[in-house]
Order: sequence, then C-alpha cells, then structure tokens
Amino acid sequence: MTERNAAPIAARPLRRDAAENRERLLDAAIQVFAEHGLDAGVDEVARVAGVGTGTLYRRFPTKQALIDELVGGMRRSILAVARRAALATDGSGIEDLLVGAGELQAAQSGCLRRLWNQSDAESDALNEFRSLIGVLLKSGQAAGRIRPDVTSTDVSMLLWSLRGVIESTVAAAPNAWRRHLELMIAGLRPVGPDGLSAVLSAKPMTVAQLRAATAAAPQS
Amino acid sequence: MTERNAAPIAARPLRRDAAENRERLLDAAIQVFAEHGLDAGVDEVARVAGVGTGTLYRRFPTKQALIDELVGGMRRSILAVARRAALATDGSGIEDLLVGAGELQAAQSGCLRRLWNQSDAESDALNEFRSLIGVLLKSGQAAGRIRPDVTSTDVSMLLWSLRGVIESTVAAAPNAWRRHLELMIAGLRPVGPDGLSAVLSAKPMTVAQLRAATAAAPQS
Amino acid sequence: MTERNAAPIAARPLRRDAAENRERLLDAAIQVFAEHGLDAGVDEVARVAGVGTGTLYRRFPTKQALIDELVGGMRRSILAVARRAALATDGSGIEDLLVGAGELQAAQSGCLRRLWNQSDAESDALNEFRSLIGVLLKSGQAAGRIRPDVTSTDVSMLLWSLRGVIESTVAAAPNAWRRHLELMIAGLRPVGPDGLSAVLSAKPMTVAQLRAATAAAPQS
Amino acid sequence: MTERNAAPIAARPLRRDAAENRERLLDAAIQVFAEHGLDAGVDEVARVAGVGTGTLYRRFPTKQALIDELVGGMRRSILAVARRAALATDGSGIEDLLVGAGELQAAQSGCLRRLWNQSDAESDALNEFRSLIGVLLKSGQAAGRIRPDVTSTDVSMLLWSLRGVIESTVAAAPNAWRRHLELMIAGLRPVGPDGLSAVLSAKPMTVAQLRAATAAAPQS
DNA sequence: GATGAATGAGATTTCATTCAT
DNA sequence: AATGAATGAAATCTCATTCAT
Repeated sequence: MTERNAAPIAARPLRRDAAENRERLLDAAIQVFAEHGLDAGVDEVARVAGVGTGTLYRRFPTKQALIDELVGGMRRSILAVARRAALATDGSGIEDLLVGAGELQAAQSGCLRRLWNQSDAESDALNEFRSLIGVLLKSGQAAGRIRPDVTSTDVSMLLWSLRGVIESTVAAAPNAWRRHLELMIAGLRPVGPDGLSAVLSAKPMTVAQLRAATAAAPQS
Repeated sequence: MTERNAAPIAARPLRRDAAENRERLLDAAIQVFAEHGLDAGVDEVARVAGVGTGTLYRRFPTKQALIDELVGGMRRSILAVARRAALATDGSGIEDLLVGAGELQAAQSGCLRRLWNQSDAESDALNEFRSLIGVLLKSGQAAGRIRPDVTSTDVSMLLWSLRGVIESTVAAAPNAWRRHLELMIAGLRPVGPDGLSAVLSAKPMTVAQLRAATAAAPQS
Repeated sequence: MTERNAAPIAARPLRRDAAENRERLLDAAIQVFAEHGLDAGVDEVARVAGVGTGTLYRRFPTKQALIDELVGGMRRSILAVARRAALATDGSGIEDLLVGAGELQAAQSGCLRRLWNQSDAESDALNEFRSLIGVLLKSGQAAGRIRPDVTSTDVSMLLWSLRGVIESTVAAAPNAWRRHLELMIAGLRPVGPDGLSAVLSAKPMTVAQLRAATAAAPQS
Repeated sequence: MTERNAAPIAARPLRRDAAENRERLLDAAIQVFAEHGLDAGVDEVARVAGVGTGTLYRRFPTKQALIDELVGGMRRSILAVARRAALATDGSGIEDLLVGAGELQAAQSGCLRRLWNQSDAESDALNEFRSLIGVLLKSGQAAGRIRPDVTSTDVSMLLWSLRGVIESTVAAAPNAWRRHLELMIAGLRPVGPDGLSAVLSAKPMTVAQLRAATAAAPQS
C-alpha cells in the first residue's frame, strides 16, 4: 500500500487493473517529466506507461491533475518525513527532514517547479508542515545543533535551494546534492563571536552597475 | 553603453531605432518570462515591447535565439562580476561573486531554467569562469575566510542553489535570497574540530521507505 | 486495394477509419493542389477532406510529406505502367508508357512541379525506370516504330513536355494533351532521307537580338 | 533602348538612375526567380539588384506587378519574334517562332508558370499572336514543311511543351530543349500513308486501372 | 528618391483534450 | 473500461507591403 491509492479516501476503490494503470501512469510521468521537463506531452507519458491517452484521461481529468497528483504525493511524503523526524529526541530531526526532502526531490526531479507553488489551497497540510518545521527547529536549537537565529523561513529556503541544486545536477550526478546539503547544514551550526558575514547589510551593486561592468570587460 | 549592443562586434551597428527596439524586446522578454515563465508566447513579448511580432523575429530568428541572448547576456554579466571580484585582495572576492550572481539572477528570474545548461558551446567563457572561481576560492581560503575543503564544484552548486531560492521567492520577497546566501556563506566559513555533519556518510532512507512512511501517517 | 495503403509495408496497418481519412486527405490534396497550386494551405486540404488540420498532421508530419506522398505515389504508378508496358511484344510499349504517364499526370496535375525533381533519393525506382525506358525504346526501334536515333533522354523530355502541356491545358481541356502526344509520337517515327530539321545546328538569335526585335516592333 | 522602358508610353520618362534601378530589378528578378522559383521573396530580388525593398516597391507597386512586367515583356518579345518570323518566305517561319520562343523561355525560366495564363486581358496582343501563328502555319503548310492537319492549337501546345522541358532541364542542361524541339518539329512534318498513331482514338485505361496496376506490382 | 526596419495577416505545426470504435 | 484517432485553439514563424528616417 502506497501513498497514492490512499488519497481518495471517500471514493469507491478502483478496480485492480485500473489501480495498476494509475500507478503505471504516475511512474511514467515521474520518469518522463524528469527526462524532458513538464513540457513533455501526455502522449509520451501514456506511451511509457504502456496505455492509451484515453486511459490517462480516464484516471486524471487534465494534465494539470496528473502533475498535481505527483506534487501532492510529494507534499504528503515530505510531511510524513517531517512527522517521523519529529520523533527524534536529540535535536537532529531538522537535519533528517532536509535529507529526506532531498531524497524525495531527487526521486521526482521533473515536477519540482510546481512543488513549491503555494498557490493551491492544501493549507491544512501546509500549516502542519510549517508547524512541524518550527518544532524541529526549536528542538535542534535547544540541542545546540542549530544557530538560534535560524527561522522557519530559512528552512523553507533550504528546501528551495535543494530544488535548484537537484534540478541542475541530478541527471549527471545523482548524489551531488548531498554535499551541498552538508555545507548548508554547516551554515546552520552555531558560530563564533563574529557571527554572520555582512552580505545582508552591505550595499549591493545595482544591476545597472553590474551590466556596466560587463560592458567594460573584453568580450570572450 | 550596455553589454547588449556590444555583443555583435563584427556586424555593422544597428540603426538607432532598431537598436532601441532590440533593447525594448530584451527588456520585455525579461519581464514577460519572469511573470509567466518561458512558456509565454512571443506575441506577448512583442506586445509588451510595443512592436509587432515581425520585428521580434527580425532581431531574433527564433524564440530560442531570444532566450539564448538573454542567457548569454547573463553569463557575460556574471563573468564580468567574477573578473571584478578577482580584483579583491582580502579574500572576499568569492563572496562578491556570489552576491553579484544573486543580483543578476534576481533581475532576470525568467530564464534561469536555461542559464546553467552547459550544453551549448561557450566553452571559453565557461573555462574562464571556472578558472576564476578557482582563483577566488584559493584567495578566500588563503585569507582564512573559506574552509579549505571547499571546491569549485561546491561553488557551482551554490549558484544553482541561489537559482532555486530566487525562482521560488523573488516574486513575493525580492531580497529573501540574500538571507539564504548569508547562511550558505556561513557554511563556507572554517569550522571547529567537529567538522561537517554526517549527511553524506549516513545511510539515508530509500524513497520507498519514505513513501511507506507517508502511507502509514494519517491523512490530513 | 490501391497503391496507397500498400506503401508502409513494415508498419502496422492503420485502423479502418484512419485509413479512410488518409485516402480522403490524399484525394483532397490532389483536388486542392490542382485547383490552387501547391501554395494552397493545408487548412484548405483538411477542410475539403472533411477533417481537422490535426488529423492531416497525424498522417503526414509536414505539408512536404503530404506532397512527397502524392509525388511518390505518382512515381510508383508510372513505374507500374512502365512495367506493364514492358509486357507488350509489338514494340508499342513505349507509346503505352507515354499515354499512361499522360493519364496519371492529368489526374494529379497539382503536384507535377515536384514530380520530376530527381533530388530525392528514390534512386532504385529511378534506375529501374530508366532501365525500363531503355528496354521499351529498343523494342520499339526493333519493331520499326521508333527512329533509331531516339535516346532515353529524349523520352524523359517527352514526359517533361507532357507535364508542361497538361499543366497549361488540363483545366480547360482535359484531353488536349492527347493530341499533343500524338504529334510527339509522330516525331518519334522513322523518317525519310531528309532526317531531322536543322534546329540544333542553326545558329540561333541571341536573347538580346530577340529583345531588340521587340523594341523595334510597334507596341500593341 | 530595350523593350522595357518602352512600355509606359504615356508616362513621363524615368530619371536615368530610376530607369537603371528598374532594369537592375528586372534582371535580378529573372535571376532569382530562375534559381528559386516565383516563391522567392522580394527581399532577395532587391538584395540581388543591390537596392532596398522600398525602391523595388517604388518601381513596382506589388510583387505581382513585377512578375507581370517580366511576363509582359516576354509576351511582347515573343510577339516580336512572331512578326519577324512572318517575314520568312520559305515557310520556315513557324519553326523560327518555335526556336525563338524556346530561347526566350530558356532565358527567363523562372516565370513560365505565369506566362501562359490567358487570364489577363492583353487580348489585342494575344489576338495578333494567334493570327500570326495562323499565317505562319499556313505558310509552312503551303511550302510542304508542315502537315496539313496541324492547327494553331497544336502550335500553342508546342509552346507549353517547350515550357515543361525548359523548366525541367534548363538548370542542368541549358540547351537540351533544342533536341526536344527538333523531335517535335519532326512530328509536324508531313507523314506517309499511315498518318498519325492511334493515341487519340484508342480507349485509354482509366486512372483507377492504372493505380490498380501499381498495387499489383511489387514495391521497390 | 532611396533605404531597410516595422508591420501583421496568414501560413505551418503542436498538443491537451474529446470521442467513436 | 481501454484505445488511439480526431479535434482545433494556440503557438511559432514568414513575407508582401508600408513608412519613418
């Protein structure tokens, strides 16, 4: 029993072959979207799944619904990972969450673009997730593993950061993101008396200045 | 003088009105792609630029060529930033590069998806960029600002990481990526005797295990 | 059974409705191209066939592929006519070929422009065709029906000649080309002692001379 | 003085540079249409002529007008050739006409497609041309050079025939059409007692029968 | 008058979705 | 229920023609 057919709780259970088709379609979608991006056609997904496009549309009313199901599954999985991480008592739960989120994103790299659109309304899950992050964070900070000034928003950004690294590297180096996460977790550790660098407070160059710098440089 | 009209060195210069339209088209493309993604139609870009579609296609023979020009401009800009950063003598150049890369990516968030495809052949620029990263890194490490085990690949991943954060946040919080970069730079600082966490060495859960955890959890 | 659905030998046969649509599209293309030339839009072809444009593009990946299929079909038909003509034992085969080629070209006058482009690589068919022309020619010459100095190239030119006449006349006079062919075949008959006229050897006026003649003549 | 600037008799004469541009454009059009067909763009014609497209449109209000001018020029030239041929007293005038028409068509092979569209209304010239053909024909028949059953329509078809051969061969073999004309003129010569072949009277195969023959033959 | 950049209607082509088999 | 052919709206791209410089 996977997370997938658990979703439509109130609906009548699918016939066995229908459920199999559904699984095959989701697996095919993960593979095809990972290879060609979300612009891949539904025909290709159906072909890889070994079914006709009509069957795809019987299971998922639109392409968007198929993507939503993938994304929803990932969200549920990450939420589950967060719940499990909350069981840790040594303050390492937040790190477990980050690793688990990395695993899941690496496994379904095709639809990360839609993973973090908070546009849709699964607010309950989102609220619980945020709440869990807060708990994990406090636990890590209490254990002295995480700097006290790290916020939930910082953790969200770590997840988006993983997304960027995974999308860019997973095809060529499936585990490269782990090294990146390592460095990021190091950035969460308590620091010495100097504290953070001055990136935030420094007055940054404007984009116009950056472009002007380009023009001044010799063309390659 | 910007980097744009400097690009076609050998070609005859554009007439003033044509050059203005070219600029307007690139600006419009940045805006439209940032708002609607690369799937936005060329008609929309032309409309925002205030020209006909034929004019767009007179300047850029395909939509892809327009995107390539945006991406190429960004790459040239980032390379220029790297060159400028190499002038720093206190070992902070690598940090300047990261901040500059963040600025540029935040300013053109619409085409980041294509920015780091090393598929195309601007190898000279890429090689110079990698070489500059190496120099900046060594300089930072010599100054004691960067951990000695950080590699050029790590820096590349920081750039991809910025991309993920910027794509996910720039619309709602245009400067949120700075905070993330702060934490990432903190992760690059030399650390105490415990060193890195154990993310890499720990045996991670498999995706199957993660999914099973989802199923076991109560649905929201 | 026509030549059309026999073409994709190795491919799985089309569903009956799909095959019907394919036939309808080819028939519509013949008609539309005959009426408006190859510049006619694919929308018009689809409309006449009574299908959507998407259906046309499902059968033929580009407009060119549709034209190629028409042209290829004609070539196969003409080749078949040549084979059948080769069965004649009285030396009249070459004449049968010319008549058959006229029939076919008159029936599909819309794409003659592309029919004799030897650019594409159906060389096997072309070689067989040339070889058959040689056989037919020798047979006709042996029977005393064809002048001994006529070459295969002469016959090819007769086919191109038919094309010109048919394109120019078929709309207004669908059978006018037969009369022309009659005269051309007369030109192939053995002749008396005077032989050919002196067109080839006479020194022709240059185009400049011809134009000068125009200018000298009173304007109409 | 050529036939070209003689055309707009009533109009004020063009300035010398304008007239030069006009000539250059017509020459360029002949060349470009011969190379790429009438589908070639006006930009290409202007480029070959060494002028801007605006200049082209100053001389010719539409692309069609440019083509019409080429075609009209050819018609006037052929008419002039016919007039000159009418001066022959030995009955060879009709042959001179055919050769001259071949020369002209070979020199401007790009617009033959439009040459014989009797759609436009230059009826006076057309009537004179037909009349001249009649005269030439009678003269040739009186001299015993041409079969008595040959009609003016037959001669028109010879011109169309030349068009087909020239369009198909002029690029690769600029003089191949002369050999074809030779054979065609042979077909016009008086014949022995058997007369014409039986192409016209024989009951031809239908196209359906021809296609069936194709299907029966092995595919190449 | 000459130029060539701008125009936009129209062409080809794709693909999410529907529906007859 | 499954299939894959059909659909047509929308996208990309072209080119005859106009017009500002």
